[in-house]
Amino acid sequence: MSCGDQLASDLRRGGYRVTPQRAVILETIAHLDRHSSVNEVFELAKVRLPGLDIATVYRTLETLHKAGLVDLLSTSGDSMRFSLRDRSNRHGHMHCRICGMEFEIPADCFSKMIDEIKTQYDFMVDGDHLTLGGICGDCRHDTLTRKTKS
Amino acid sequence: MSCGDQLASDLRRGGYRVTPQRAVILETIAHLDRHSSVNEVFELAKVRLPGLDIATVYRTLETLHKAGLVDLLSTSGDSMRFSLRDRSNRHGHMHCRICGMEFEIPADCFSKMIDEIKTQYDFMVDGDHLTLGGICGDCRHDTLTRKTKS
DNA sequence: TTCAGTGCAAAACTTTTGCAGTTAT
DNA sequence: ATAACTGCAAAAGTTTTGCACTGAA
Repeated sequence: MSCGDQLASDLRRGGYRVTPQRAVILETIAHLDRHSSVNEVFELAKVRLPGLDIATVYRTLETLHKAGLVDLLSTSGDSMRFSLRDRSNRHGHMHCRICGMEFEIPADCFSKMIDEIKTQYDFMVDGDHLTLGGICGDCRHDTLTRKTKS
Repeated sequence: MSCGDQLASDLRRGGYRVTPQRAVILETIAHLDRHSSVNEVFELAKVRLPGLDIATVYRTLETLHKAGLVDLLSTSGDSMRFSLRDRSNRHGHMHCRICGMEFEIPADCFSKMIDEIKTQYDFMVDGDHLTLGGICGDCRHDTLTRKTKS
C-alpha cells in the first residue's frame, strides 16, 4: 500500500474527504523528519500549493490527527508540534524543564506501561512519540548552586 | 514546615527571590485544586493583589515551575495549564484525542517506568501529573462508523 | 547598594471563526 | 446533488518584550 493509498483509506475510514491540500500537507510533514511547527509546515506546503491558507493547515492538522495519520505532540506552553505517525520507529522523548534539553529513549522503556493501560482501562496511549517532561541529571545536580536558563 | 517556608526555601535554593506576587500566585494555584489556566490564576490573584499584571503571572509561573513548585502540564495545542506540585497525590491523566475525554489513573501504572528511566538515563520524569494522550475505548470502537467531534 | 522582579504598554504570535465559493463523493 | 472543504479576512486569544521604577537580599 503506497503512501497515498494509506492517506485515502485512513481518511475515508473516518468519513473525511481526500483533498490535494491534505495530501500535500501530509507529505510535507513526512519529509520534515522531526517535530514540526504549524508554521514550518505551512511555509513548505505553500511552495507546492501557492494559494494555501494557514487556517487550512490548522484545520487539516486536526483532521489528520483525528484520522490517526499525524501525532500531536504534547507541549508545555509552546505552540503546537506534531509529526507523522510512524509505527516503525516508536520512541519517547525526555524534555528537561530547566535547560530545555531533549533526548530520545527506546520504546521498550514504556511499552509495558502502555500495554497495561490498554488492558486495564481500554485506553490506547499514543506511543509512537511519547514525550515526558522532567529534570535532567545535570540540572538536578546543579540545582543547589546555580540557576540555569534555557 | 509551613506553606510559606516551603515557598521561600524552594525559591532561594534556585537563587530566586521571594516576593508577595509569587506567594499570592502560588497560594492561588494551591486553592484551585484542579488544572488551572493562566487567566484563572490571574483573575483570582488580582483580587488579593489589585495592581497585578498578567505578564507577572507568566513570569512567575516560569519561575515557580523551574523552582519545582508547580507542574506545567503537557497540552496538545491548548494554552498553558499547570497545577501545584503535590507529591502526596501522584496520578496520571489520560486524554482522548478524539472526544477530549479525560480520566485519572493511579501512579503505580507508570511508577516503574519512571524508576527505570531514572536509573538508566539519570532523568527524573515529573510523575505527579503525568498526562498521556491517546484514544479512548468508545472512540476506538466508533472509528469505523462515525466521526465524532470534541 | 544592587540586581532581580514588577507594572505598564505595546507588539508579536498563535489559533479560531464566519462566510461565500469550490470540489470530492 | 450535497455536504465537506477551502481561501479569505477579520477577530480573538495567548504570550513576549522593553523600559523605568521598586523592593528583596
